[in-house]
Parts: sequence; C-alpha cells; structure tokens
Amino acid sequence: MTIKEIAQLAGVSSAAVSRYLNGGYVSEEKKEQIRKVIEETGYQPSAQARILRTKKACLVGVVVPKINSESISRVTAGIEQVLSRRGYQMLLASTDNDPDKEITYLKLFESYPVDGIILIGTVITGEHRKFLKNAKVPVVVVGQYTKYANCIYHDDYGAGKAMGRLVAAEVRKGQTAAGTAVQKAQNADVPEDGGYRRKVAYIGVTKEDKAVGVSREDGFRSGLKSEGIMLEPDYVRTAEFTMDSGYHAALGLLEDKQDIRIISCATDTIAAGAIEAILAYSRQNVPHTVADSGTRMQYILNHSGIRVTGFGDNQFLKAVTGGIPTVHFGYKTSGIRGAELLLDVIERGEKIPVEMKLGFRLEEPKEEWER
Amino acid sequence: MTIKEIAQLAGVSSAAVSRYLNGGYVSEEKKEQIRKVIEETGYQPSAQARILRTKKACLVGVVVPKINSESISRVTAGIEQVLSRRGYQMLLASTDNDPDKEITYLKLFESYPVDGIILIGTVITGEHRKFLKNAKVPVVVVGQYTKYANCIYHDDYGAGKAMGRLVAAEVRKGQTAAGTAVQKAQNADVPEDGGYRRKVAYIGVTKEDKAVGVSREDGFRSGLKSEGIMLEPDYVRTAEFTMDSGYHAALGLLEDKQDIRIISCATDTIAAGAIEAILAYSRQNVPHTVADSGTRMQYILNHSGIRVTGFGDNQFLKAVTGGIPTVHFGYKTSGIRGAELLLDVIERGEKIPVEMKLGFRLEEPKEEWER
DNA sequence: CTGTTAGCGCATTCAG
DNA sequence: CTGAATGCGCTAACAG
Repeated sequence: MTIKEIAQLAGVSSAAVSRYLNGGYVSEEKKEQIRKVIEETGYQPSAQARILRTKKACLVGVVVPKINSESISRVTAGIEQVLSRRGYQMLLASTDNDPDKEITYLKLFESYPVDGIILIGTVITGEHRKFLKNAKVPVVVVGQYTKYANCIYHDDYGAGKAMGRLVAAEVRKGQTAAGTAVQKAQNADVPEDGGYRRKVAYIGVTKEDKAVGVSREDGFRSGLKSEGIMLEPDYVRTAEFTMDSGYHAALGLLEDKQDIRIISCATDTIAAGAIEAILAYSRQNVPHTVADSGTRMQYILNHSGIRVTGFGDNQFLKAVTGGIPTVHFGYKTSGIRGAELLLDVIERGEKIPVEMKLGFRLEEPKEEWER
Repeated sequence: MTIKEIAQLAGVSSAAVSRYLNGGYVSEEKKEQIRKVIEETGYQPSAQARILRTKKACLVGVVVPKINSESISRVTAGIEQVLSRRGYQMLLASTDNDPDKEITYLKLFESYPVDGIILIGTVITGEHRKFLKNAKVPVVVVGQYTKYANCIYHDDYGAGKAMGRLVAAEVRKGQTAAGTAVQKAQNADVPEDGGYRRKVAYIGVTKEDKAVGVSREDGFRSGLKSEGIMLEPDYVRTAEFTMDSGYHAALGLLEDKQDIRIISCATDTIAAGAIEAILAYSRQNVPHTVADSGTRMQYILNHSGIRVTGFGDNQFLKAVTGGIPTVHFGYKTSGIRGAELLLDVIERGEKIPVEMKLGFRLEEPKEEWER
C-alpha cells in the first residue's frame, strides 16, 4: 500500500494525501474521501520513505551492554521518560558486552533513521573514539567519561572511596572488644584460622572499563588507605559483570585465603555471586555433625563471619537478603539528563559540549549487616 | 556524504561505487580509487536508502514488555544467537507492560525497515489481533498462544499443575509426624495460630495474560485439587510483574491470614517480593526479646515456617537464597525457535502456520527448602 | 566491465 | 486549495 494507490482510490493526488497525513491544506470534501480510503485499506505510510525525505525520525537509538540489568533498566527508564514526553520513541540495541558489536550497532543506528544515539558506555576503545568524533548524528555517552561526546557519568571514585572507608570501619570494629563474641564463634568454624578474620578482599572488573574497573577500585583503595588499611594483591580478583563470574571469583578467594573478613565487589551482581559462593563454600566446609539440613544453613549464614559489599543498590538483592552495604547511583537521573542533553542537540542544535558528573549515596542496611 | 559525491571524487559513476560496495564488477583500478576516497571521507552508505530500494534490512525488531527481566533476556539471547549467525541484527523496543505502547512499537517496526518482528507476548488485545492479521511483515509471537501468527509458547498449565502437586505434597508432609518438631517451633512464634500452618496462598497476575495469569494459575489449582487441596479465594491475590508488587501482595496476605504455610507466586520476581515481605513481617512481629540483630534475622528465617515458590527459575534468586521450588521454562529455546521460524518465513517464504508448545522442568532445591 | 536511467515511497516546491 | 514535478540516497536493469 503506497500513498499513490491511496490517492488513486480516493481520486486525488498523492500530494493531497500527504497533506492530509501531515496537516496541510485539504478541503473537507477530499479529506473525507481520503479518510475513508485509508480506513478501508488500513494504509500506513512508510516511515522509512518519510525519513529519507525529512531527515527526521523522532527516534533515538540506545546502545546498551546488556539487557538484564537493574542499573541499565533504570537508565533506560529515565531516557524513555523524557523521550516519550517529547514525542520520541526509543529503540534499544544490546551488545552483550562485546565492544565490536557496540561499534556495529552504533553504525547501524547512524546509517539508520535515528535522530540521535545514547551509548551506555563500558569500554571506550580507539574505535569508539573514532566513531564519536565523526558521528553524523548527535551522540551522548552515559556512564563513562569521554571528551569526544557529551557525557554523563557517575562519581565512581568518590563512591569507591566512601565504600572503602565504610569497610575499613567495619574491619576495625571487628578488632575491638565489641566483636569478640562473634569472632570466637567464627574461630570455631574455621579452626585453621589462628587469628581473627580481618582481611579485605576485592572483586573488580576489567581495567578497560574506566568507570567501574579503574575509578571505583582506585577510590576503594584510597578509602581503605585513608583508614590505614591496604588492599593486598593476593586478595584482589577480576570478574565479568555476571553473577556467575562473581561466584567463581569469590570461591577462589575463599579457597585460597582463610582470613577474609569482607569481600567487596565492584557491582551488586558480582556481590550476589559472592554471596552464593559463601553459601556454597561454607556448606561444604562446615562439618555435617554441626547440624543438618535447614538448621545447618542458618548456622552457616550466622557464623561464616564473611561480609559482602557491592555497588549499584540492586533492589532485588536488597529484598531477598535484607540488604548489603552498597552505593546508590542516580541511574535514572543520568538517563533523564542524557536524553535531555541529546534532545537539546537534536532540536535546538546546542553546540556547547557538556560533561556532567552525578553524585551517589552510600547505602547501609538499617539492621546489622545480615550477611 | 552521498554515493554521488563519492563517485564524483573518485571520478567514476555512482553505480560503480554501489557495485564496489556490494561486490559487483569493478576494475581493480577503479576499485582502488574508490577505496581511497571512501577511506578519506569516512563515507558510510545510508542503510535507509538502501532498504528503501531493496526491501531488505537484515534486521528484526523484538518487542518486549520490559528490559530488566531474566526470562526475557534469556529469550532475546536465544533470538540474538540465531539472528547473528544468519547475518541479521536485532533491535529491541520495550513497552513497560503497556499494551498501547506495544501496538505503537509494533507499528513502528512495521513501517520501519525491519524484515520481521518478534513479539514477546503478555496481553493479546483486539488491537493486537487486528495488527497480527494485517501485518505487512512476518511476525512471530513468543510466550503466548495465538492463532493469528506463528507462535511459540510454554506449557504453563502443565507447569502450574506440577507445582500444585509439589506444594500439595509439602503441605501434606507438614501434617504428618515428620513435621511435628518444626511445627512446634512455629507455634511458639505465632501464638495466635491455634493449629498448624497448612493453608496455601497464591499470588497471580492479571487474567488478561492468558499464559501466566490464566493457564499457570488454572494448572496450579488443578494440581492442588488432584491432591485434595483447594485454593481458597481469600488466599489469592493479584500482583503486577514486579518484586515490589509481590511484596505488597504477600504482606497483605500475611497480615490477613495467620495460617499460611506456602505462598506460591506466578513468577520468581513476585516470589522475591514475597520473601522480602516475610522477612519484613516477621521482623516486625517476632518479639525483640527473642534475640537481637543478626541472630534474630536467622531466627526469623528459621522459624517463620512460611515457604515460597515461584516460576521461571531465576538464577539470581537461586544464588542468594539457595533456591526455592520453581519451574524452568526453555526461554532461550523459545527465542531460538522463534527466530528460526521468523527467518524461515522471511527467507524461504514459508507459509504453513506453526504453533509450538515447549515443555518445562520442575526445579526443587537440593537441600531442604531454605525459605 | 561501465555509465545511464529509472524508480523505491514520500514530502515539498511551484505553478495552476 | 490543488496536482504535477522533483529529488532524498541508493540499487537494478540496461545498453554500451
């Protein structure tokens, strides 16, 4: 069904139909004829041809590293909110954390009819920079700093530092009299551990991710250091952005080191994996004579004495565990701001580059850390 | 940058450039000239214009109800897997569970250059049926049955029934001597409960969702019934597909009824909310004198005596809780099959309609239910 | 091998 | 107000 056929059926010119569709001058009479024909045929104009002409799609493409993520969905929720309010639609492309795919989809969107692109950034490679420099459509990057595009990022260093301080304080507390009772219980569980659990371990991500892999970790070290605690190389692992990867990293840590007090993780998802690992490890190492089945699980939870922290304030994790110390970033806000920035460029041709840094909020569970 | 300009710069015709781009006959000499110009200008052909001509985008659009969902991401992972292997790309549109938005995005994709559409279905309204009947591009529906398009769905009824049976068995067990010790402990916690906890509660979703809201629940009732247990109306609530909604529904249940033994939920996400509610409710109702802080939490977990079941086999939930009884559906498989079906229609013009029903696997945690 | 030509479906001149 | 004509950027015939 093309506009021409509609025009023929309605006995008017295609231009009249076009005007009808776009609110131009059409006599009431012809309007009615056209309306009827369109009704009958269920005609829908080809967005694509229109865009080819008008260069305006009222569409923005969003490139995301993965689909199944609370933080990312918060960002896209923010984007969608402002986009829909301003008459735009949003298309998503998921890259499964593959930088090559990222480029592919960026190019797809570029040569495709979208008015702008939002990239939820992970790793910024040379290819990325090249793309950003020459992009034919406006691009804003969310979640990473870059000088090659408007960007909105989070204070990962500050967040890491705050978390480092919090962890340091907790470890300190364990060394005072207040923690003694608990410590004794632990020692019963892990007899090979001559002293207290007091080491801090960290599960990070690839250094190629400047925000999460570098800033967050650097901040964390700095926070610990400011309280006189060092993060020892043996106690640091690298994981992917998945629970499964966090599980394996944490399990490795637990098997290698018996004196870990806290496992801090670069994301809540990794932290979930770490929790799983603690459950699995303890289940395996706590003697069966201690207790059986359900009761034994409670025993483990109570006495493993290993704490986990994360970043991202994942609601799912909070719900089912009661909450671990984590950091709330303004993900939805960054989506909102990102979309606004993009629309400013698209609609008003705003040329002044913008870099925006968003703060964070340390989240400590109200009750004693449950785990 | 257009193909014409490139042609001019290279001193050839635009057709030659087009051939160069698409692997047609071009002399080595001209090839070199064109290559150079493209290199210099960073020219990228307009996919849109190409598609306008060729009617082939090597793209499929996927409409999903939400982004942050493990089950949906498993489906899209399956889709992506076969798509990329066959040279296609995938674009996503998220509707935030809004049927109107669903229609909007379906139409967008239709009038947009995609070769086919996959709809991950929730509610199929009249509008949906109308769209499916007249769609100009092939559509396959995943997750819901429909006669208006190729569809792949899951055996929700069977899964519900299996879960109903499992739950019935668990309730039965509680009424035998084997459960006595535990029951006594419970009674200590909930003194106002004169007898045993033995009621089954269910948190479902809107009946407009035929698969999850109707089939799954009907199956569940049937499973219970086959073991002589009825699901009483007072013990049934409806929730949205969110953890938060599950939390509120479960909390309402707990406040109204003191004799609930098991809360079965239509999805694992809702189940996570229910778990949160049990924690919150118990925390509030267990006397502080029993124990304090961490120990108290363990006490709650151990003695609330309320079990939760779900559907969907959410890995995150499994990891952090140790697992609840749930059902594994072949989500990734349905994505794979769905994409294959779609490509069959797109590439080979397959005309025979297909309805595919996929099975399930009941997942029981290996250890005693932890919660 | 190559350039010329004719559209794809639409919106926008510009004369009527 | 209206229709015929033009071209968005590209590819597919077609005749060189």
